Formats: sequence, structure tokens, C-alpha cells
Amino acid sequence: MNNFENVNNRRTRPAKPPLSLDIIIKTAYKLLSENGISGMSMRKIAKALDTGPASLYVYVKNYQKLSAYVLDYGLREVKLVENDTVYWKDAIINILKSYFKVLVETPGLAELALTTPPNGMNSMDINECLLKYLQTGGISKRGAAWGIDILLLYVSSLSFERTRRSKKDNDLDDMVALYNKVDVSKYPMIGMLKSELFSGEGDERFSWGIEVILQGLLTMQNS
Amino acid sequence: MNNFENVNNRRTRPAKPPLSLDIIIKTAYKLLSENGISGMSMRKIAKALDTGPASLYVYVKNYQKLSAYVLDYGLREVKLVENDTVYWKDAIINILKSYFKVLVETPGLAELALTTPPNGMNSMDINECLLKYLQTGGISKRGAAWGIDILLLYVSSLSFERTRRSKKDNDLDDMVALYNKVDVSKYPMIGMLKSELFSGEGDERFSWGIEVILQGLLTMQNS
DNA sequence: ACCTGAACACCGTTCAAGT
DNA sequence: ACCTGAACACCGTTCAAGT
Repeated sequence: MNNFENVNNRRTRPAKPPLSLDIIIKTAYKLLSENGISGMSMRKIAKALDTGPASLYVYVKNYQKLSAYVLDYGLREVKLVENDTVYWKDAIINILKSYFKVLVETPGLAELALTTPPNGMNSMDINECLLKYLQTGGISKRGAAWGIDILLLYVSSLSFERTRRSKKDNDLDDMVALYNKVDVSKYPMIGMLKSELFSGEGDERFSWGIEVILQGLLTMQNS
Repeated sequence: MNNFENVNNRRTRPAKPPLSLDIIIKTAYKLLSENGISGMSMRKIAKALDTGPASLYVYVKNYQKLSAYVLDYGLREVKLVENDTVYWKDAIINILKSYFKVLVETPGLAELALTTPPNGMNSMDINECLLKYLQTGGISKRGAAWGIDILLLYVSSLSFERTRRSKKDNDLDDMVALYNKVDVSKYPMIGMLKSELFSGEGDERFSWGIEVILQGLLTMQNS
């Protein structure tokens, strides 16, 4: 074999870092944030690591489990530390704003959050922290336990919608078009409210929804 | 060519129904309800219709648009008609229960509801109806418009979780296992509430969540 | 034990050629 | 216009053979 032709043999090419679960997750996350969810395939991760797809299965059971790891890795940046003097409601809103920001900034992460059961340290930290502040606000055990689910779900889906909206070939536009040329006599409410149905681009709708859920949790205490 | 060997030529095989958008959607829905979301691929739909995958693209722009049609077709069975004497809140709960039932009974439909922007007559009927009852309950225009989003999202995700839970090779079980062997000194809240976090199999959690959202909507009126 | 190319059984979509 | 087989550019996962 001719070493001059085969420039990329083991001796001449740069040393390849050994595989590990950690390096696989980080590579997957990088691909996800650069190219969205379709950029993170087992084959593309393997190629980015200069190996074959089979190699990944030494460290990861399957694509779904890897997705869960990547989601949790993405959530490491959610800011949980609050000044002790912050009112419990504002603390919750700040945490959820940070969660929202992380999901919107990394394309594909919002979709993962909506379809992959969270599983890992960072998601656990977020849950623990939210439970603490709900407890501080006087919300019952069951209210807190079931309430964090609604809160995180609401924020995940808002961010998923936001990331979809910023893509082109937008299926949301079809929906908007359908609602805009609706027969007002058959759909009076939709006709009347169509401007409201798709409004709330900025923080307004986000904050409103969280307020609704928190108000609901508080009110349910006394009944 | 030998007609005796080639039994399935055009003359001898049963007449093939002509393609149409309608027939494609119904076939896709049938495959979805029998085999879940992975059973509904363009290729499998084509095979079920005894043709090649390219034929479908005469009637449907792409897989995502077809998904939206199938979702709306699945929603046709949601019961919207309520006795006029029913209290508005109960009417909403009944509609959402029917929506929940439809999503749980057809595997894959819940996932579609969570990831595909609804687009069609049936989804519009559901929205119109919910808006009407929220209005009856005295909820503001904006509250109603933004509120149906939270309500439908909440029910969709509960049904998605339910359908996932009934599968084996369940990634949710990993999460439950993780939460069960958590370090109680680091995660006191999770340790304390872990039984509540995964409870609520039946109607209880479903009804509780809807009540929370409705209470929140009502309370937000006066602030 | 770790690593890998090749193979297996699939995808969505488009092309070119038919009617 | 409608229909279609074949091709294109991909998937996740497993196997068999290497070290």
C-alpha cells in the first residue's frame, strides 16, 4: 500500500479523540443547534466523529435515548439561581423565561422537549427548583406536582410554535390563511376573534399564559 | 407476454378505485389507527392503494400536509353537540373529554396533534365551539382566543403521554426509575412529591387540569 | 471491550416516460 | 392531466469481522 497516496491513514491524520457518551452528546447537540432536528441523525453524528454509525451503539442504546440526553444537555443553560429576595411568582417567571429562551435559540430543542420524556440531571434541577417556588407560594403538594407539568408544557409548545414560525414553507401560514377567509356566518366566533387568535408575538402572551396557570393553581387551593 | 402467468394484469385483477385526495386520507388514517405513526408512510399508503409513491404527489404536496389532513380527518369524531341546558363549563369539559378519547384511541393521532398545525374543517368546528362556551362563561375575547390554545394543548399532551405509557420499551419508565432513586438531600421536593408527580391515571388529573386553566382564565378577568 | 464497513430494511421526493 | 417504476439521497439498526 502506498503511504503517499493514502494521506489519511492512521499515522498521518490528526489524532482522533476516543469516543465517549459525552463526546457523542456534545457532537449531536452541535449538529442540532446548527442544522435543526434533521441535522442530528445517527449517521451525521458518526460522520462528524469520523467513524461509522455502528460505533455509536457502543455508548447509546438508540436514537430516542440519545435525543433524551441531548435535550437534557441543552437544558444545562437554563438559569435557576434567583436572588433570595425575589417574589416566588417572579422567580418562576424568570426561570420559565430562561427555559423559553434556551428552547427558542436552539432549533429543534423545542420539538425534542415536546416529544421526548425529559430524563437527566438538568431537567431534574429545573423541576426541583419550580416545585420549591410553588411550595413557597403556598400551592399544595399535588398542585405543585401536577402544575409544573402544565407550566413546562405551555412554555415548550409556545417555543415550538415560535421556531416553526421563523421557518419558511410554513404550515402555520396555511392555518392563518384558512382562518382569515373563513365564512363568518358559520364561524362567528372565529371571525370575530381571528386577530386575537394569532396575536401575541412578544412577551405578552407568554407572561399572560403563565399568569393564567398560576392563578388557576392558587384558586384551586380554596375549593 | 403470457397472460396466464401474469395473473394480476389490468384485465384480470379487481377494478382499482381511482385515486383521490379523499381516498388517500382515508387510507392513511386507516394505516395510522392500525399501526401507529410509523405505519403511515407515503410508501405504505401507496402500497395499500396498489400504486407507487409518486402517484400520491398528484393530490398531496408533501407528507407534512397529508399529516395535517389526516389529523383533521381523525378529529371528525369529536362530539360537539351539547344539550342547551348544560352549564358552559361542563360543556367544555365534555368536548375536551371527547377530544381526549379520540386522541387516545387512535395511536399516533396525539403525536400529530402536538406537532402538526391543525388545518381543516373539524379542527375549526372544535375551536368555534370552545370559543362560544368560553364566551358564554364571560371570558374576555383575548382570554378565549388564547385560552383554547392552552386547553387543547393540555389535553393533547396528556393523551400523547397516555399513548406512550401503553407502549413497551417505554422511555417514560426510565424517567420514573430516575426519579425514584433520586438523592433526597439534593432533591428534597422531588423526593417528597415523587408519588404525586406520576399519579393521576384516570379522569382525576385530566379534570383537575382543565379546572385549573378555566379558574385561571376566570380569575384573570378581574385584574 | 471497542470499533467499523457493509448490509438490511426502510424513508420522502423527484424524474422521465408512459397513457 | 393523471399515473408510475426507477432513481436519488437519505434514515436507524444489526451483523460479522476486525483490533
